[in-house]
Amino acid sequence: MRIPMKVDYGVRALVDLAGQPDVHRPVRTADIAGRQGIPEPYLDQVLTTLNKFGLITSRRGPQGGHVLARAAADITLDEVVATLDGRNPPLECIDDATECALSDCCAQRDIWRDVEEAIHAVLVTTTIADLAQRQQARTAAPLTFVS
Amino acid sequence: MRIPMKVDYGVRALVDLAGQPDVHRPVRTADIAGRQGIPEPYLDQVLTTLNKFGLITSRRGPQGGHVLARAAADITLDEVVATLDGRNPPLECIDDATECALSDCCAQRDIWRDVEEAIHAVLVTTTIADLAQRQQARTAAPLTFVS
DNA sequence: GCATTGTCGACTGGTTAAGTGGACTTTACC
DNA sequence: GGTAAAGTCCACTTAACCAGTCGACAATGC
Repeated sequence: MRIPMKVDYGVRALVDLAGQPDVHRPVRTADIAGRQGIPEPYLDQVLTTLNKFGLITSRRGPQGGHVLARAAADITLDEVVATLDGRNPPLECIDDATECALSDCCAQRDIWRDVEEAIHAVLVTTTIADLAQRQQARTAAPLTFVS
Repeated sequence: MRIPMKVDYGVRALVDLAGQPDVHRPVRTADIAGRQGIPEPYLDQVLTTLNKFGLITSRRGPQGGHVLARAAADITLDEVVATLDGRNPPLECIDDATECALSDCCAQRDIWRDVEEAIHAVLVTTTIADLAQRQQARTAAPLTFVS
């Protein structure tokens, strides 16, 4: 039951974009990668898919980079997961009953479906804006620095 | 966010054992595999780990096979997952904060932890006995057979 | 002692996480 | 306007892990 790296990286990148002082100025892949500690060429791929599915808009060339395509409050984690992880059910048989001949009398199926819904419930109620806000509160507040 | 096959197979096998008329008579790997539609050599490995971690007891030789080591009502799904999937957190940083330098000011971490707990909540409240009971109710009740 | 059954380890194929290199676009500068 | 640099985009390779297979070995019962 692991969360794919793609998803983690994608969320981090979106939160990074949402946290920018000027939300309309494009941010370069390299900057996000540096700040978030993500391998740059891999983040490249992730951002490309996010662009393809309309979560961000990307511009090439100098002054290019990535920008949130919608308000951060409109992007749920669930959507990000669906985009990057391709709407994978936890088990084949959950979406496709023909996958398993025993499906119709299979008690496990209910449970795995419950699990899926429990996950879904958390993800649907969390937006990129939520995360960005929390993030900001955290970096700003405690000031436990000892330079 | 997939459930590993090992886990699905393990649960199916345990439910199969719990559903036996005589719970003390050992059941052969091949029988479980046949009934549950699991590739036998693979199920073999799964049962071996279940034995090693004390969820079942196995006996070799003729009349050998596998038996639940404890009452089915005492075995939670959570335990099965932990045994077969090795207590994998959804993301490294959740158990091990040193894994990610940004952990202490990382908002995502909370969310992934929430997800983990949501899963946990479902799994802890479900036992093998629950599943076996449901299973029995299902196969017995509707009788939609047309021989 | 021999058949039966679980145990263990090595091996294969597919998928995921990354890294590499090059093509393509846009901007800035001359 | 042409050209070089700054960026993203895309296809290919590598390494690790998971699902599944196979064959040799060990224990048990008759």
